[in-house]
Amino acid sequence: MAGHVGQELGRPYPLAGQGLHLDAVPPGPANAPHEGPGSFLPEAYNGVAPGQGYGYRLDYGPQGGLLETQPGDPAGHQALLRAWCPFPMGGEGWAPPYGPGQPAAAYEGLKPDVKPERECGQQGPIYGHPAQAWGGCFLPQAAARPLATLPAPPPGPAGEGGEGSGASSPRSDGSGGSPGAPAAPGEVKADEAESGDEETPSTEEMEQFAKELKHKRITLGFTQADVGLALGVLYGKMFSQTTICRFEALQLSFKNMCKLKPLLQRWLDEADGNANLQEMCSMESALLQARKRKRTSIETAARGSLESYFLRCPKPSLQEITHIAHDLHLDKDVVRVWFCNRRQKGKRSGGCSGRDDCEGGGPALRSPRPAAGAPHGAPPSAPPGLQRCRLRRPLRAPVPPRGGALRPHSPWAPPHGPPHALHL
DNA sequence: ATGCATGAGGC
DNA sequence: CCTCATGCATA
Repeated sequence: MAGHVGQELGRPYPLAGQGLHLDAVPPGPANAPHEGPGSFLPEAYNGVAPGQGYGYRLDYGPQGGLLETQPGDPAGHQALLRAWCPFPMGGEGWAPPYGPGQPAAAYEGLKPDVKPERECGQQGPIYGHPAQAWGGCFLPQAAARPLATLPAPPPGPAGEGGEGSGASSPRSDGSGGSPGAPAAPGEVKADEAESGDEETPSTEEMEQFAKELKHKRITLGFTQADVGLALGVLYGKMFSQTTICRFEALQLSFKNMCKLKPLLQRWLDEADGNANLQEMCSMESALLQARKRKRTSIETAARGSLESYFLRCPKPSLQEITHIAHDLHLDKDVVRVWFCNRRQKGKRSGGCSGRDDCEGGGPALRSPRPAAGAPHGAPPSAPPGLQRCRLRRPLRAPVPPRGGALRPHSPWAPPHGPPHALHL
């Protein structure tokens, strides 16, 4: 049961419950953008494909409420927009996503599943488009600052949030090619050329930071989702509640943690001392559920069996996977993905990190509980040909230093340290 | 908080 | 096909 995810605060969601309704504008060019700042809503955000009906549905994320609008309430439109854009639309830092000159065309091809990430200078949030479509909204001021050149945390209390550090936003629009030097999307090319505190932190430092982050976050009244959203607002790269959660719980790879730390660090700096930020982030996450993915649920028994299989062979061949799948009456892909995730999980919490044998040893993660859930139906009776599988891939060197491989001293997952003394 | 999934890179 | 970073969906 663990407290619901309302998370530590269970702050009320501003708009949810207010019975907001918004005049549904039939999707289509005719109703697309223009109309001036703050009075348009990309159909792509409806989460409803054109032709399938319309109405705006704004899910505040799994942990949030649900804002659903219906035809007949224009007022809701504005409210909804405010939720999305906490900045005074039309105000100073604001810039309409699309100029009056590019109306409907701008929406052409806008689909919830398009991922513009790689193309745009600044990261688009989860659903990509919103980021760009709402660029003027999500990235009004500070946001425009290129990550690589983010100056030290704004000194003053940022009375107006203006700090017109000017020299920001590189992309001069127009072309939209955004060539220049687009650091990879998530690539937070920390330009530590200044305070020099961006060096690879030690495991301890990371744990410390994660702890501090969580503490301050809670103290300041933010949910994990808020933080993820804030990163999007501030730096153009949004993260989900899941990721923030995992960061705090140190469940990400060390490398990943290192990548995220600078961003979170800055968030901490700004959130802690910038009332504006708090306000602008008081808006709850506005995640859209453009697509409704159905989640497979593997039965406890089957899971237990998979666990058993995993202990014997963490890396079954396709053939073996097929066998297991058949044996457990599961889809082959489901099994394959399960193993992938299982391996990934094992690595996270300091499981085996490359020792040639992590098989028998198990992922040193939570009690092996061999098929604890396996009542007595689909247990680990070694499936033929799976008695003992050998890794198809030659033993890996300690921790595959993928592409460039940093990993100064493989902090996370020490090959032989406390299995997972990393928590909280 | 965590299970299952997706997609980009890499071999 | 795998790993890795991430996220939706759900417990």
